[in-house]
Amino acid sequence: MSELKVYNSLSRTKEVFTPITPGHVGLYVCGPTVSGESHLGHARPYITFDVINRYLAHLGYKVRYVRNITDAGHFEEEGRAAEDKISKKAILEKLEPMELVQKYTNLFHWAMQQFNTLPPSIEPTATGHIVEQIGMIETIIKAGYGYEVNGSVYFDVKKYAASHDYGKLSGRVIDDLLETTRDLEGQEEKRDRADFALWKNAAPEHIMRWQSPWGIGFPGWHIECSAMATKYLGSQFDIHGGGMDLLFPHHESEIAQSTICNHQAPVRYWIHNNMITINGRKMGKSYNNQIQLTEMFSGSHPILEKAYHPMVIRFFILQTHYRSTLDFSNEALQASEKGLKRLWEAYENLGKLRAISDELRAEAGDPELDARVSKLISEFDEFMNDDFSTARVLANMFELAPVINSMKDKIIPVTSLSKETFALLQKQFSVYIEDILGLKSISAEDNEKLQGIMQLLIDIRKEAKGKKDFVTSDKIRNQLAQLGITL
RNA sequence: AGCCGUGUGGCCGAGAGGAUAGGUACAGGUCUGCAACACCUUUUACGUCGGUUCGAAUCCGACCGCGGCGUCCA
Repeated sequence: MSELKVYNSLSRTKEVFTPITPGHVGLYVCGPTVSGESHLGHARPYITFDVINRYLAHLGYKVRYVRNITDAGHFEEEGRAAEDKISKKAILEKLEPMELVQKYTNLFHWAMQQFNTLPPSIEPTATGHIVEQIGMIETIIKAGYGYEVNGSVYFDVKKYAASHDYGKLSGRVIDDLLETTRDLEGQEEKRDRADFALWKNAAPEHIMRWQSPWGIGFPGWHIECSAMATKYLGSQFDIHGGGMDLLFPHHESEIAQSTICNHQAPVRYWIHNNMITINGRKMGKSYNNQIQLTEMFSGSHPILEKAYHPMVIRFFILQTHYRSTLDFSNEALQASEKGLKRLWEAYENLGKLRAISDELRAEAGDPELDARVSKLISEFDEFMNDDFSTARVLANMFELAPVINSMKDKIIPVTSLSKETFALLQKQFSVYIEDILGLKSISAEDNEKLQGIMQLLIDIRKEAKGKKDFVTSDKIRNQLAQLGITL
C-alpha cells in the first residue's frame, strides 16, 4: 500500500506522513467559539477532520484527537474598551455567561452528532485551562518575550522575529505587519503594532474574569489553543488542523508562543481546510450571509429552497477536496442529495447480493470487468493516501454503482466477478462508505420504523395492480408521494 | 499596496503535458397500464493573449476576473 501523504501548510507541499511516536498520532483541531450558533461554514472543518481522524484510525494509528471549546471568548476591540464577546452577548440576553456557553455547546454537540462525526478523545474548554494559560504567559514573560502594560500582557513579536521566523506559516512579512495593522484604540499600550495580546485586563463590566498575576482579566485568543494543545499532546505533536482563515494571525501566533515556551516548533504538519462560500463569498459574520446549521436541517432560511439532511451536507462537503473552496447553492445541494441517494441504494443492493454470493467461483466470468472493479477498489486507498482525496473515492464508488445495480437486476451475473473480487468489493465499499467517510442512510431511522408498514403497502399495491385495480394502486402511490416517498 | 490561492461543460466539482473523471441537470432509449426507480446512449469544457513542446486544459510569462488573510472568523 502507498504511503500517506498530507499537504503541509508549513512547507506548502505534500509530505509523507510520519508520526513522532510510531503507531500514535496527536491531532489538534481548533474547535468552535460557543458564543453563538454554528453555521454551514463551521461544518466543513469538523467533517473534514472527522474523516482524517477516521482514516488515521483505519490505518491502524491510535489517535488522540483534541478539539477545544472556546468558551472564554476573545476580546473585541471595536474602538472601545476591550470586551469579551461572550460576556457582551450574555448581558444583552440577560443570561448567565456559562448558561449561554452551555446552550451553544450542547447545540454544537447535537449538530456534530447529526453529521455522524466521532467525538474527539479530549474536548478541553478554555475556561477550564486558565491556570495553564497563565503558566504559559509567565514563562513567556520570564523568557523576555512578553511584557505587561496596565494589567494586560502582550507578546513581543519584533523581538521574536529577530531570532525566529515569524510569518513562516502564513508567508507574512514582519515589516508589512508593522505598516498595515489597523489603527485601533488601545494600540498605544503595545510596544509595537504587530504585538498580540496574551492576557487582557478586564473592565469592571466584564463578567468573564479571572485573577492573574497581572490583575483581573481574561486570556488572549491564541494562548488558549497553545496551552491546551501542549497539555494534552506535548511540546511537539503531529497534526494541527483548522480553517484557512485561522492561519494568520491565530496559528502563526500559536507557533510563536509555543516555540518560546517549549523550545521547539509545536507542530509537524499543519492542515488547513478551505472555506465554504455562498455566491463566491466566504460565509461569515462580516458578510451577514451565514446559514445556521439548524436552518439548513429545517429549511427555514430565505435562501433555502428546502431542508437538507445532515448527511447530504456531509456528502456535499466530501465531494470536494478539503483544500478547495466549496460554493453553496440549492442546485448543488440537491445534486448531492440525489447523488447520495443513488450511491446509498447501490450500497444496499450490494448487501442484498450476499444471498446469491454462493454462486461465486474462484475465476471471474468476465475477467475484464473483474480487473476494472478491483482497480477501482484498490484506488480507494491510493486516493485517501494522496492528501485525503475523498472526492475521488466517491467518484470511484459511483463508477462501481452501475456494476452493482446491474448484478442486482441480473443484467449481468454476479459470477462476472471472482469470489475474491466480490468479497473485496463488499468489504471495501462498506469500510469506506461507513467507517471512513462516515456516511449513513438519509432515512435510516425512518426506515427501521416504517419498513414493515411500507412492505404491507407495497404488497397491497402489487395485489391491486395484479387485479388491474389501478385506482387503488395509484392512490397508494400518490399518497405516499405526497409524503415524499417514491415507490 | 503586499502575501497566499483560484478561474474546468447549465450547475457542483476531480484530474493534470498525449486517457471517457464523477455527480446533477437536459435529451433519446430499454422496462412500465402511465410514471418513478434502475440500466443503456448522448450534447455543451478547461479565463484572455503570447511562449516552450511533436503535442498544453495541464509547464512558463503577461493580462483580466474572483476569493482569502491583513480586523471577530472554520
